[in-house]
Amino acid sequence: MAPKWRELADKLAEQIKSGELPPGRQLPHIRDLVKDGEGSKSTVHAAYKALEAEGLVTSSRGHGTVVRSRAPLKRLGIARYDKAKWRDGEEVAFIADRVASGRAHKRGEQTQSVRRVPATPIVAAAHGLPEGSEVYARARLVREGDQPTHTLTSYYRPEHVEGTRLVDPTPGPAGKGGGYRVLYDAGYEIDHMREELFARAAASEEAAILQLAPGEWVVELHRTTYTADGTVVEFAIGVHAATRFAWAYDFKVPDSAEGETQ
Amino acid sequence: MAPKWRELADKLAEQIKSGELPPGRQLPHIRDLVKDGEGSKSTVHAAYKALEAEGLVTSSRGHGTVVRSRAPLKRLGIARYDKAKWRDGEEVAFIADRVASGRAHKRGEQTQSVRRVPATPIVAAAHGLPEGSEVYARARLVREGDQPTHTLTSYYRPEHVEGTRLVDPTPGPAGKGGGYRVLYDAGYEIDHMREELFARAAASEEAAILQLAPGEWVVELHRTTYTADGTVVEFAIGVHAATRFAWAYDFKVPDSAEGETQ
DNA sequence: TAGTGGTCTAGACCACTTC
DNA sequence: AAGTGGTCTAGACCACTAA
Repeated sequence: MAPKWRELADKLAEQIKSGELPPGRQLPHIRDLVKDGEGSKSTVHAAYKALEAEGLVTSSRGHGTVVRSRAPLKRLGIARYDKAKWRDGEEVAFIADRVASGRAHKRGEQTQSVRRVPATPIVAAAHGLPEGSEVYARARLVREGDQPTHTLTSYYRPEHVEGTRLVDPTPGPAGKGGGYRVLYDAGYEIDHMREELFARAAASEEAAILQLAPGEWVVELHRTTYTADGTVVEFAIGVHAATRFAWAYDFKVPDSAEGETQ
Repeated sequence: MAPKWRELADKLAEQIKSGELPPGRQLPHIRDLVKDGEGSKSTVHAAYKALEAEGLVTSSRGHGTVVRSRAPLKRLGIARYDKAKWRDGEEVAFIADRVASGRAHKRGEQTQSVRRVPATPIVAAAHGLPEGSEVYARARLVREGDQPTHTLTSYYRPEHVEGTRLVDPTPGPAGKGGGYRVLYDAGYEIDHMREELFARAAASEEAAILQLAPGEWVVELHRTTYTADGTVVEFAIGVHAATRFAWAYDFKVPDSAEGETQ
């Protein structure tokens, strides 16, 4: 027998998923459910807390608890890295949500800071550097409107970016064409990439930055970008609000019996 | 000011992440922390519950609360689909964790059921069928030892699999070579795939099946498999315990200005 | 001021494990 | 029987929002 708070949460969750409680609708007030015999205030509150952690509702003091509007997932495919976008055009390829949403980039939707820092073990391994070597870290917080969606921190080897716009700590994208354009102009044309991703609970500091409810998770993305000769020119770590993104990859079925497939 | 339970949880989380509280170590008993002035029993319990939802500890009645051993993430790359594995060898390609772990498949680590069901909207769309058409659903629960790691349900068009071993509801993988081998023998050689993935909170039924702590999340994977002429021969939905997997993809940077890149 | 959700307490009781 | 975590209650108090 599931606990009382879990049963209440499941009942409400089902009403939300079935559309009986549509996005924007207020849930019953906690004290009303107490009157209705759903349990004590703590019990009802536990159910509401669970729903919030599942991303189904948002609660706020003074207001109430409302069904969260399910913003459609942004679908991130590799088309967002299309060379034509950053090499020829005006657009900024590395803002993941731009391509997905089809919206033009607006100034102020991204803030960045550039620092020279010692490489953490993961960063050092990605770049093939000894741990503690200095690298440039370019950190951005990307928003969709007033809603932060993800953070993205790129790590560069100093010899690749020293003297370029990438190291200039001006807010906003790194000028026309973005970071890959800067690398291209410096003689490093990107050729292939590796993305690795996994989900984990948000640290409480991240929850604050990304405005996540307590208990929401994030997807961490590790992107390694190579030139044609295999040099790593960028290693980036993204932390994405898990409820707002989906990733898509297309590939050929490999066949190790016929030499190189991919 | 963060609430008391959050501060306690953060303090313990830091001790866990720093290694001061190594995996396997018992956390202080709730009633001891109450004596130590960390708050009431409910407050301390709230902190423990948060740690459990973050995947850091496991609690059990009668025993206590123990730091969870961080089983290394299984890294799933596209090499797990290598044709050589299922076409020529004895191995079973579609068991995601087999390749990743390097362990041989053992009977009983997978249970399956095959049913003929009406296609849900997502399944119908993937196969290009009208909603409600009948398809075969082959559902498996995959375990790593005694620990369930993910569920995987494949949907096939009846005309592709009718009369093959795939429709034979015998427990275990679909005979030597697995499902792709069966399709291959039936004249459908798989050629390319699309994987789409996103994270979401586990439904409470899934939490029970996968033995997840309340509040843990899952990663849902949608895999569409095509033959060379673009026919969809399999659409599969996987539900993975989020803490146990990472996905990796390698790809060329696309360039729409030079014709087909991928 | 009144109403909302959020925190915290003290204590009772339950489910489960070990001795 | 003793000890563990888990649930539930009744109530006090806090933080925040609205009229």
